[in-house]
Amino acid sequence: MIASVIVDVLSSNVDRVFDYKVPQGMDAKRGQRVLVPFAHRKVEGYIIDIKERSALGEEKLKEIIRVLDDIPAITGEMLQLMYFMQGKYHCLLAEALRLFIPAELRGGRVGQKSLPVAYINPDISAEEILEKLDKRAIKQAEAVSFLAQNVRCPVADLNKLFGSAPVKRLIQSGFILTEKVKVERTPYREISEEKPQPLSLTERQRAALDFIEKNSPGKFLLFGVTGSGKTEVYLRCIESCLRQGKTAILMVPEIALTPQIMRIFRSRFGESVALLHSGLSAGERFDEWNKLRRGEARIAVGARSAVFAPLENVGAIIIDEQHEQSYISESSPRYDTKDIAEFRCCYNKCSLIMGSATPLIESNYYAKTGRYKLVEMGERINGRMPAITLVDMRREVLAGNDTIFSTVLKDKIEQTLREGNQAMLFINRRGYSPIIICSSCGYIAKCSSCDVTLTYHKAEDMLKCHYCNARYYAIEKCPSCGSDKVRKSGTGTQKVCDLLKELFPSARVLRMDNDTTQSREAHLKIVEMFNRGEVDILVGTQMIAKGHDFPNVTLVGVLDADLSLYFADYKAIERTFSLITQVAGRAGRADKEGEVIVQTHTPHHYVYRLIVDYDYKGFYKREISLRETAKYPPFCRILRIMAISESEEDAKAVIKNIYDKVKELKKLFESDFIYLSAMKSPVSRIKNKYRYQILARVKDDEGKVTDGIYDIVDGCRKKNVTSYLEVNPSSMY
DNA sequence: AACGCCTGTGCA
DNA sequence: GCACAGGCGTTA
Repeated sequence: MIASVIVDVLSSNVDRVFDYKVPQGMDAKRGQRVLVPFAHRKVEGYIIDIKERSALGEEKLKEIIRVLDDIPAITGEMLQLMYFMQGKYHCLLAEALRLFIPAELRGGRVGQKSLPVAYINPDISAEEILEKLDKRAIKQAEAVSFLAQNVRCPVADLNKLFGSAPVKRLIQSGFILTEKVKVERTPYREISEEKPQPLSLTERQRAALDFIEKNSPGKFLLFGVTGSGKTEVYLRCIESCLRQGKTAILMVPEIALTPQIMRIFRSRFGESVALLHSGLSAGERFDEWNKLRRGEARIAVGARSAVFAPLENVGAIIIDEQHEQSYISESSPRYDTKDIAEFRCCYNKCSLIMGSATPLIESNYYAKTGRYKLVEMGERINGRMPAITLVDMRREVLAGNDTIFSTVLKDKIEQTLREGNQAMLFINRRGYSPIIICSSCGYIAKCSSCDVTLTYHKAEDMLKCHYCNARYYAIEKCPSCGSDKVRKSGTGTQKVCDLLKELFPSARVLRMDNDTTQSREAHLKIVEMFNRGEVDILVGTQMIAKGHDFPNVTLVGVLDADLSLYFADYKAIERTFSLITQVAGRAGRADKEGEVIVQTHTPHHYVYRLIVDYDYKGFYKREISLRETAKYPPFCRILRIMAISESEEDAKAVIKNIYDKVKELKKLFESDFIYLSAMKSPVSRIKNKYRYQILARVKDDEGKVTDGIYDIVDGCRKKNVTSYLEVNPSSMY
């Protein structure tokens, strides 16, 4: 027997099949991980095929050393997906395979979950040990006394309490013994179980479900405002999958949303739900993955990576808030969850259901042109959307109000507090102030390793770089001219909190942004505090916009709506529309009337009228005709080639090289090219690496140009320069 | 990626 | 003539 193996080595030279002999008696199966001899060493690999003969002479083949797990880690479906990804993203096969299994499995870092637990050797009493110990070994003695009291204790905890050296010594001398104990790691187990609410379906929900059922399998775009009851539709679809003996995947955009989704799912489906996302500990992730692979859990819930859940016989894949950027991977391979989900749905002949109140323009276009089927959910369950009021901040300034809060907003906050309700304030910038500028010479504090300005963070009294996380001492005097007129300009979440505390001293204010959610499960803590009413005003970046359901929030304020509007990329307006619409949707979700204040310096921009009217369809109409005339996606592809290197010369040279070859290609496909140019990236340096880019817009309906450019980029690889191609990139810094 | 091998350079 | 660094090619 011969096994075709792909070795787990990330290098294009070895990213292909190698044949190995399967030793007599070894039970080698397709999809299994194996250890193989490879170029004078042992590496892990994946069996992708079992066959009788090899094209190579059998005497040239080496033997598989051993099989690494009993159940094949990779299913047949995932092997096909691997080739699909290679074709679509030009990634390495080994790279794709790595996405399909938890990192913990590789390198044998995690076996089955077990934790060493220490206890006193039953052959000796604690007193005897204490006598035998060196009189100077105080820590060891303490540990023994502790164990005598507590009988058993995880070694890791002992190490923490008494230091690892003394504990190790005790184990070596045989005074205490250890034993591996299996531990169940279930994320969010502590989440309170609520009784399942048997919600009766609204007419709309019933209609949506009927439509999906009648047209299954299909790809559905479930269009419905926040609060229109999409979650219940998801739940029913999954229930129906389970009834048919199938499995299901549900994806949510942020790991921050998983606790509340898990709460609903655990109460509905109990233990057959597994959670997959990067916020879990290594062991948790391994366990959850295993439950799915072994069929003990049949529903996978998670963020982007859950699309690779090791389920077989998938009955439905659901992508909630499908417009979210987090569904596109920002590191290689730069896959789009929607592509992967479409592949898996075709393979499993099952439905893909994507929900959003503000679908991606491209997705909505696909829904209009037949690739997807549109399902409209219509209104909110409680029937009304909060009124949105636009405030012209230029008038505020003219009226002598130069604070970040307009008079209207201040009044509304006061009213909200008085009535005992809650408010959310949204500003898409963390820190205290994003620009530090010397008013006498114009010096602006910048990061020494990146081409960006530094943000002042008041909590630590430091300047921080939001791209590389470098920290600098706050400056009192201008390092350039020595003046002490250094101003902190602009406003971030921290400053908003400070100003709120000044204006409303009795209000309890909480901040939710990257800085306050670093620790594990901090998201959950903040959300729960706010939910329990221990906080009156929640200030945050876009992470407060997502899906949370706070029944007592009656006021939402968008402090600087223009922030995302003037980025130089074609999605800026689309993003502004969906972001503000999503934030607005946080107000008035239960029986209370909600209200939204949007502050802007450009109130006449057409996007605001559409936002105020909750007019997604109008927005879509306008945007799609704009894109059709100006030739932007979905009427073309935007290709962005990046070259990044510590050496500016090398980065430039690679881009130049690629650019010349692309120009050659352009001669062959002249009519496909709409635009082509090479330049520095908008953020020209990050972490001391110089960034150059080529931007192209091509029609390329068959993908020939894209493939050609992929090949060019592959052919221009150079050591110490990272280069890659992005198709329709979602961010452009 | 990682290792052995080969070539080229520097120096006695 | 020899030693050693670094580039190159191979991996079944």
